[in-house]
Amino acid sequence: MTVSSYSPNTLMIRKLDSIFPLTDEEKQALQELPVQGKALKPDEDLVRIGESPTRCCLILEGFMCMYKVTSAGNRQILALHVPGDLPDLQSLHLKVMDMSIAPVSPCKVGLIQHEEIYRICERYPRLTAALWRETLAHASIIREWMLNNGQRDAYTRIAHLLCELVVRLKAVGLADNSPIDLPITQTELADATGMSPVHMNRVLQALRANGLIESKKAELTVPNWEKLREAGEFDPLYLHLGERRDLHPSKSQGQQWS
Amino acid sequence: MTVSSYSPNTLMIRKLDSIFPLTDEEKQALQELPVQGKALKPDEDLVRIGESPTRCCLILEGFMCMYKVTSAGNRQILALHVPGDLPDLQSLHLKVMDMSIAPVSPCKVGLIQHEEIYRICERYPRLTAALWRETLAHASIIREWMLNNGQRDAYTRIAHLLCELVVRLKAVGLADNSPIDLPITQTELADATGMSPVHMNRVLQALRANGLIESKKAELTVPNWEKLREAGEFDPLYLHLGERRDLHPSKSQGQQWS
DNA sequence: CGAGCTTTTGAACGCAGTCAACAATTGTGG
DNA sequence: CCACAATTGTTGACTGCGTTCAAAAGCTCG
Repeated sequence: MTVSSYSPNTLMIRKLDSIFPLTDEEKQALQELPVQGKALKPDEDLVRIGESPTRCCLILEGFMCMYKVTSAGNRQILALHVPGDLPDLQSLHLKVMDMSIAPVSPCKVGLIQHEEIYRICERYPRLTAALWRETLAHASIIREWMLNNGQRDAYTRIAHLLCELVVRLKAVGLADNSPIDLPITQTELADATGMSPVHMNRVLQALRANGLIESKKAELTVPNWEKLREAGEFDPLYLHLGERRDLHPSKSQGQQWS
Repeated sequence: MTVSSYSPNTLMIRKLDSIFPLTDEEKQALQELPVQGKALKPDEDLVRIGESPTRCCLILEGFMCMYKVTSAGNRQILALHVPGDLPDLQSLHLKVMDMSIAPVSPCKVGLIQHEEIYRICERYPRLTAALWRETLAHASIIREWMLNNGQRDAYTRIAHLLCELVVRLKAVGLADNSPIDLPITQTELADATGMSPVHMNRVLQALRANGLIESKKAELTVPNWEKLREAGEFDPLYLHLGERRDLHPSKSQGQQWS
């Protein structure tokens, strides 16, 4: 099944390489990984809480989300995932899913058997570190969300979330031209920020009225990045995008990573 | 410096072994890891956001917390750590800290150089998996907190948090006798659940009035676990305490982990 | 063109925050 | 060991941010 203009592997390699520079040999090994393409309809969960998947998922196109639901039926979106992300990478070591993963827009994903990942990590230990780091960076994002949702008022909170999405999309080359494709409903944004859809709508209007964003349908324009950044108190440190390392630092002790 | 009745290493080994059964050889290697004991005064941060530590910390005694602060000065506690936890394990692969870590009570910790961990993981790859899994399990806890703080009302939220603490302390043998030692102030609980100290106080009183908890000073008693569990909608799945695995599953493909 | 989302608007309510003062407890130094 | 300082816990009154409910208006797509 052809699923994207890029091979699934190419996208994954580019992503890992950007986090954690790979050798040609490692790239070659990744290129040969069997990856099964799959298209996801909205409302079709990729994995559900309680399940024990035997493969991981790489997002090729579209947005996905991690979520949990209370017994009262309230949904909290715990993370948004963009193309290049590996949303259920944790299933490698946490055998039962503690949350569900679903598309927020029509998606195309690549599925990779756990065994294949174990195998390649065994041969190339740096890949283990790269993948581990990937899960850590996502944990960092969730922590920032917790600060955001717990301590900032609605206006700041939404501005912050939009800043994050823009930066993360830029990092994978999906926010280069001005109207950014952002296929997320207001209800989903509300579930991600822990507020009601009604209030989300009103605050978005306020952001528009103040000229911080322009938005129609699934598109977002940021006329003045600096103003939005300020409104959202946004500092991209927690995204860990700037950090590179040369693997096992035992070989270059004490080095600073700025 | 003698810091605990147990050797730091023994505690760490017991912890890792409980997550991920170790071989005698691995235990021996861990036993020989150089661990530097240190006592932490309250208000003395272990690491601060922006820093790049060269060692990790194992909690031997006392509670610690991860936190972040908004520019307005509001603190969100992102995680509570109990003895046996490795709160800054992520610094192994994320070179700049995206949050701070501080004691919530007088603490004793063991410090381990990153290089030592790299070295031992290189020789015993199963340890890599064990530590990775440890970071993943903590990420799962933070996700549950996000659901808790974002979607549950104050009463349920606090009940949930107390349930979690009791279960986690039981898991490391620190909640066996009835009055559980819980050296956390109401202000800290408030910062963890994203509410005001005043409201935290009132909800705790409600929990006491309903007979779900008894508490004085730094001690907590749960007269009726089932009632507290129900009030907090608590399901320990997300703690991933029951799961065991036999390392690289490539050797036993398709096995189910119940 | 109509069914079903998604977005928008209005009005009323309520949970939790804020402010301020006081009580209880803990810690500290004389 | 006691007196004083500092922190933590408690109470009351008022406020307000965000929720809820309900209905209408716009879109999207079969």
